[in-house]
Order: sequence, then C-alpha cells, then structure tokens
Amino acid sequence: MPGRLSQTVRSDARYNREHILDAAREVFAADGLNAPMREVARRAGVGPATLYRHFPTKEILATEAFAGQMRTCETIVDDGLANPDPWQGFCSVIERICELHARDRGFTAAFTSAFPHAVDFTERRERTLKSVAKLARKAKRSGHLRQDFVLDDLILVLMANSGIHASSPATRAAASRRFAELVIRAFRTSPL
Amino acid sequence: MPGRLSQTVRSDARYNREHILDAAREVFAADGLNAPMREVARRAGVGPATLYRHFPTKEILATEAFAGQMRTCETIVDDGLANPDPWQGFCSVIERICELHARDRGFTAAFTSAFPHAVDFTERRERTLKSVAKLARKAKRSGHLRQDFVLDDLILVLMANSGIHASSPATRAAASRRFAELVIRAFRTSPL
DNA sequence: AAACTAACGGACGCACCCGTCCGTTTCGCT
DNA sequence: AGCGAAACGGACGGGTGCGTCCGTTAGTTT
Repeated sequence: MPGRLSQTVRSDARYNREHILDAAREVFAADGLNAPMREVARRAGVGPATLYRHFPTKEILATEAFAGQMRTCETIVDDGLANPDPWQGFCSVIERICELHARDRGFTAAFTSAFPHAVDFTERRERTLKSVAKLARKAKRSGHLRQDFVLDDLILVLMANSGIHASSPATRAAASRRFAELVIRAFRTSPL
Repeated sequence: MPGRLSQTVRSDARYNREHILDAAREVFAADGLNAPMREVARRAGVGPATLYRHFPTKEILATEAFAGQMRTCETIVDDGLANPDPWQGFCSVIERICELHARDRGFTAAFTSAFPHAVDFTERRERTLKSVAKLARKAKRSGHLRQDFVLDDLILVLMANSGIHASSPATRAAASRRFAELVIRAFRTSPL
C-alpha cells in the first residue's frame, strides 16, 4: 500500500486524454496547426478546460499528437538506411517523407519550424536528420547522389513541400508525389 | 465645364491613396497577406476608415498593390520568350520568378491561390501562363526541357517556393535561389 | 472669406481564439 | 451507501483583427 504514490488515474481522465489526442490528430491533419483548440475539444466531446488541463499549451498537445508521425519518420529513414542500394534508400526516404507530410498538414509545420520547447521532439528530429546525413554520404559514395547535396536541402524540400496547400487531400497527395519525383531527379548525379 | 462629370478628386484623397498603396506594398512584402489592415493604415499614417474607403476589402487592396509585381511577372516571361535559346529563356523565367516571389511574401499567395474576385488580375495571370506554355513548347522542341513538363508543374514550383518561410529576407533569398537551381535541374532532359 | 461638401479618423460592434476560474459532477475508495 | 478528492465544463476576461458609424477637419469653389 505505501509503495504506490499516486497511481490512481481516474478512468474518465484517461478516457478523455485518449480521445483528445485522437481528435487533435484528426484536426491538425486536416486543418494544420492553426486549427483552434476549441475545435479539438469539440471533436473530443470535452470542454475547453478539460483539454487545457491535460495539455496546458497547444505546443504540448501537438508534440504528443505527432509522436506517432515522428516515429514513422524515424522508421522511414531507418528503412532507407537498411536498403542495400543507398540511392534507392535515399529516394524512398524522399518519397515517403513527402507523402507523410502531404497527408498531414500540421506535421510539417511541427517538423520544420520545430517548437522551441518540445525537448524530446527536437532531439528525435536531430537524430533522424543525422541518419539522413549518413544515408546521404552512402548515396554519394555510390555515385548516384550529387556531391553538393547538403542536409539543408532536405529541410528546403520539406518546407517547399509544405507550401503545397491544395484544397482536397487527393490533389495534395498527387502534387506532393509529383514534387518528390522532381526533387529526386534534381538530386541525382547529372552526367555532365 | 459641363463636360467633366466628377473630375475633382480632392488632393488629400489622392495623396492618401498613394501612401496607402506604398504602405501596403511594404507590409505585404514583409509579412505576407496575413498582415493586418491596421498595420497598413498605421504605416500610411491614416485611420482605418480612410483605408477602407479607398479599398473596401483586403482583396482589392492587394490586387492593386501587386499590379506592379504582376507586370514584372509578365516582363520576365516576355524576356524569356525573347531569348534566342528557349531553354535559357525557360531557366531565366524560373530563376527570376522564384526570386521575385521570394522577395515578396504576399505576392505568391496572391498569384497562386488567386483571388476569386480580382478580374483583371486573374486575366493577366492566365495570359502570362499562356506565354509560359508557349516558351515551354519551344524549350521542349529544343530538346532541353523534359517532354512531360506540364504547366501545373510551374504552379507546383511556385507553391513550393512559397513554402520557404525563412526568417530573414537574406536566408529566404538564398533558399529560393537554391530551390530554383534544383528545379531547373529537375526539368532538364535526362540522358537516360 | 464663407460656405458647401468630400474626406478624415477615433471609437464602436462583431467575431474569433486563447487560457483560466470556479461551481458542479462523478469516480473510487471504504 | 457515503464521503472526499479528482476531474469536468460552462462562463469569463484578455487580446486581436475586420469592417462601419458619425462627429470633425479641411480642401474647393464662388
């Protein structure tokens, strides 16, 4: 008995917390980070106060809501590194990351202009970027990636990709796919 | 004397109108179309009511403020068409338009997601795009531009370019230049 | 110079969003 | 079942931006 300190989390609290996170994911994906907190609360079926009690600020909410996406990002890069052909791995990273960012309007903003206070988020981000750099080195050695590729180019691509604000998700996805294709072509060694 | 209908435009009105337009150009260039109308009024040294009397809506103000940029756009494309080497002309269009859009934060938004009600603005836009299409055809015939380039690719590039929201204008310009370079490389015929 | 009127701008109402307070409900434990 | 605390949510205050009203200013005309 004396061992447990405050383990008893009330069931409704836990329930609401999950629902808020689900709602946040939906709303942020559809409308971006500018979506009002109220909208998240509404969709979760809770009052604003409850939302703010669980997540004191929008930044914290977004960080937690995007944890999954962040993991996906890491997986994508790890998969790319695991690919026996570094250039193919590099291409798959570009394609899949562009697709991920196109599907979720809020995530790009979170990833590129990263929150100042989300510690473990930026930490993961840095680690992922390091892996990309490693993959890029391999791809350069394989002779398929331009020698003058720099990591900032990837950020550039992500920011640019975020500029694609097509109305329907379908259009957005198509545009993003086309964009990834262009970018890959731009990064491939030219035979000059 | 009876010929003139309402020629008498008061001098202060004319003066203010010009100042408002100047202010709008500065503010929209620096902060984008999201900049508050008040800021424009403040910088022009007039009250909000005066601003709204001259330009009943933000859309109208932006349209008039960007008329010059729109003309510049046309000039850029015309120059490109006049270039004896269509591919060089095409490249110059990409470079200069990206630069133009990077320098002015608001113009891209105005150009890509064009206002629904700005008639002669969209008209000019269409005409300019037609010229680009013509230039693209020539560049394709010259053998340097990919056969599968479509006009939507240019819109895609502009939208993507608008995604580059670097803090300082200098950084933004540099990023945009790099971006133009990547894009040109992507559009060049590959020797596969 | 006087008066007529166009133009001005401070102040207003409205809508939206953020984050918080506090009275009420509901869970969990005994 | 009853009680204490944790959690809830409606309502509030603060801030910002848009577009408008109306009393005041100042250009123009005779």
